[in-house]
Amino acid sequence: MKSTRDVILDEALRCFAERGYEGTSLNDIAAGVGIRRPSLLHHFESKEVLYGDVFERLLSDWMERMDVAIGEPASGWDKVELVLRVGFDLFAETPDYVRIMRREALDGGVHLGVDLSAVLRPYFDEAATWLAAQMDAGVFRRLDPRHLLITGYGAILTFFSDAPFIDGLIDDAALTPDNVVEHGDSVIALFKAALLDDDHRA
Amino acid sequence: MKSTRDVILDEALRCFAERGYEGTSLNDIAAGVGIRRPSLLHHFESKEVLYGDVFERLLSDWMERMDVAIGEPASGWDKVELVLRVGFDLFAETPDYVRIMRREALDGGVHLGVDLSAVLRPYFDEAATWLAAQMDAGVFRRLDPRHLLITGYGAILTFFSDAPFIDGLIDDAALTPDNVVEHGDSVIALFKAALLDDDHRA
DNA sequence: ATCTCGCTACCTACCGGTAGGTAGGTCACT
DNA sequence: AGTGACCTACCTACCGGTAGGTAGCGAGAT
Repeated sequence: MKSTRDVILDEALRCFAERGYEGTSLNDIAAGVGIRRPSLLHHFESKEVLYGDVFERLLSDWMERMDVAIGEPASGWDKVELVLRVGFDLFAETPDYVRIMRREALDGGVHLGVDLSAVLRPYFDEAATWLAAQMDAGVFRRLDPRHLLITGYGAILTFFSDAPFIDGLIDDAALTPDNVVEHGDSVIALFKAALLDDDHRA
Repeated sequence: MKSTRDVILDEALRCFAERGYEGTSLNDIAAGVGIRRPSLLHHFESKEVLYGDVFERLLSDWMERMDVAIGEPASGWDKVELVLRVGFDLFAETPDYVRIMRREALDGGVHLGVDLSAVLRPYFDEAATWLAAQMDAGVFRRLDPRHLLITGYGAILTFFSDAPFIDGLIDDAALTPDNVVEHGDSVIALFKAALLDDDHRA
């Protein structure tokens, strides 16, 4: 059985993702868990600490999975596709993570002690360097690696973070399993078409 | 000289974009204007109405400008580039609009009387139909038009909405004029590379 | 020319409600 | 007996919104 602490973290993630930091009250979270607010504050010393702990778990989950993907032996386009696929699947599994992450990006990380960009920057720099090398070697079409990464980040994240909005643009719900797969394939096809010249394509 | 009402709308836009609906108090806005909260409520009958009016001004600004761009005589890739460029410039001029829009997309439009997706859906459908026709005619590489549009929306919007976060990933501030131009060129280059076969490219 | 009515824009003082957080007690289990 | 998990009752601060009052102005009437 899950510890109360973990149940609180789960519920807090859900609430913070759904309504944001300011829009979520400790009463909401406590009610979702089935306890009173002071009991919740017995496990986490303040709302800020609770939020920070939620975020810490999120980051460590993500980094662990991305490290695995990055370490896989693959090269050229296969590597890009692998990382995109793992990132996409990761987000698909944890849309609440994505929404809370996006809210934090919007707010510039004011609720966090840690600087989010600083944590992710090493990954960003490594990816940019790798892309540039591949372009130099003629494997990929030449595009600005840093802007490309930012665009890819935006393209993938948005699909999950703005799902309630996208729901209204298409006929199905955005996050049905079928549609998630379709969108993932679509993003990968876009980057494949953009990065590979016709004569490099299978 | 600007009417007090307009000054309030400007300040409210700034605050809502910066800290969200729940994170902004009427006192914050009033203080920014230089009046007291009850005086603000003399001009707008409630916080919700004020927020709705801010959003209404945003939407009509955007739609007016996009209508002009869509009406321009151009075809094929030139049309895509034109619309992307106008959209990008529009967002670059009004990053506060983008951030408040994204917050609304995240929340699923709960603070609004109007359904945001319903307003934008005709544009979305028209664009998807047009893209599909171009692909059928062999002008563009075949990709799923709807997913492509969602990806484009995410790619462009994110750069502006998440600027505080992106600041930390690159060395300059994200929204310097130079960098905005660079990113716009980069997004356009990405879509151009993806949509045009090698033999269609100039 | 002046008085006064009506109106707008602002103010201070206050309302009920809810936020995060604390004090202190109960109870079960070790 | 000690400890951890939970409770009720309470605190202060702040929220959105209202009540009621006032200063200033322009239009009409005298």
